[in-house]
Amino acid sequence: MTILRSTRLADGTARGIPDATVARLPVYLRALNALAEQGVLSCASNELAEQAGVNPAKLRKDLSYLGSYGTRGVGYDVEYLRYQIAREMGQTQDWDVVIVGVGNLGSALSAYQGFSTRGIRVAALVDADPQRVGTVVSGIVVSPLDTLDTLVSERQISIGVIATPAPAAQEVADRLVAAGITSILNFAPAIVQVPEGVDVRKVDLSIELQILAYHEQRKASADTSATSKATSKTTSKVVSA
Amino acid sequence: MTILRSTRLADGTARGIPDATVARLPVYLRALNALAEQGVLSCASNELAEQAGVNPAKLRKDLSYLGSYGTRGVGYDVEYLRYQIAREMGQTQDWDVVIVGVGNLGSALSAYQGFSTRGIRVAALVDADPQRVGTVVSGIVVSPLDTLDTLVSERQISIGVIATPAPAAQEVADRLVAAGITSILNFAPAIVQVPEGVDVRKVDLSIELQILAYHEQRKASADTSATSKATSKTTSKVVSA
DNA sequence: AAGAGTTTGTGAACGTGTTAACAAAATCGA
DNA sequence: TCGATTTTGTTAACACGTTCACAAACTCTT
Repeated sequence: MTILRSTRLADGTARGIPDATVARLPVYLRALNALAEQGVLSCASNELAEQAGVNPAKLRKDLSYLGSYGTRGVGYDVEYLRYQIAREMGQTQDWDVVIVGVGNLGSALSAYQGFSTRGIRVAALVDADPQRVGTVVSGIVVSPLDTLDTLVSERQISIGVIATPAPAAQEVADRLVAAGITSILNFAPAIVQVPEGVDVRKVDLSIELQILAYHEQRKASADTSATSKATSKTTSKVVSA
Repeated sequence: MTILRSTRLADGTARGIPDATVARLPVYLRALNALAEQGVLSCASNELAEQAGVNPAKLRKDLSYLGSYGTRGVGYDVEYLRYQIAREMGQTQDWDVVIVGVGNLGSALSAYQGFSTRGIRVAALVDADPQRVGTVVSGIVVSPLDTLDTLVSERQISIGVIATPAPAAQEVADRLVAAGITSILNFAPAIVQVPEGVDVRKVDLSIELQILAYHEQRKASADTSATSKATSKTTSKVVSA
């Protein structure tokens, strides 16, 4: 095999892993951790795929973008594969995040237990409200919004989380970018504009529920137009997020 | 035009609106609300698309699945389009949700201001912890997990939100399904298995941050392998969630 | 009434993501 | 060693999503 695939460069470094695959790798990682905790040493793509809730072929294709880490006729070594995915995802190091906005959501996020085991560390909390500045939330002192620049550069923070009300989101995003942040997770129900080279992911709680409501409505109208008894026979699929 | 498109049935009812479109309609709705508040009566696809952060062609195609609600050479009537999308999304009625798990995240969700204006109403809170049962969170008395059946049927609740730790997620999902719920929003970091006909959407906070960390890592390694000064010239795109 | 200027709605090309199917590569028993 | 069995890695077909580009349909000016 001398022909280079488009996902690999000449140096063998994996490149251009599809976005859809990148979004699933953490799911596989979590499934592998669960298996490792159960003492499972090796597993086939079928088992792992079921744990992760995906099609086995999809799982194998996803893994093939990273390299050939399985053994034909055998399966995958749980620990080895776990390490390889973790390395690809950058989890061999810890990533420090700053949470901007320490309201209900910001507080919940800073208390979230799941981060530490996934290479995520809440390194700083920031709020614009003087009443909140100085208070301790989840063991971290809340800093004023003005100190964002200093915090980011001093503590090598690379990811910012916006957990403010919608009207403040754009200004916070601007400040994060000005401070040198190039990855933002936005929980505020607003679209933020950022310069080229900055990644923004958006999580919108209302929208998730609105999407479910839409499907619920469709199911309801399908039930009434068909036999109203056949509630469990509707064939709508599970919608992944 | 007598030929039926695949997205329309003989009765003219819109069907099979693409998932990607459904996920964006609430965004358009929010953009339209923002415009309406500014007193804008009419707008072109260009303006609305910019507000919503999407390509204008995509916006027009999305809207075309609902019908022809614009006027060529003019644009869209803000109020009229707002109503049409709201109707399609089922927002002419309120949707009642039950939140299971009143920890940090569950409390934050129940206090979330954005739901009420989007046709979402938190109708009940449920927790397995006897210490939490009976307490009042955001004005709602927390009920015991056992009463789920009664709550759901009495209050016509159609959507369930799982905000429990991961180990409890599957059992909660089973109980929600047993109570007749067919739409679930899962915040627990676990894959839940549900029967055919039940929709599950998953929001995973760690995974969102892990995806950002991956892109951050790629940006960092691209910078070191290229000129280390050219930080702002990287051409990575904004990653939508 | 006609022409210039807008802006929608959509066909068609393109790109990305999913999945079935199978050859290649491993194990295992005889 | 050989054949049977298992399971990966990958190809190729398909489905889905995006975007360009343009005719159709509207307004406005003259």
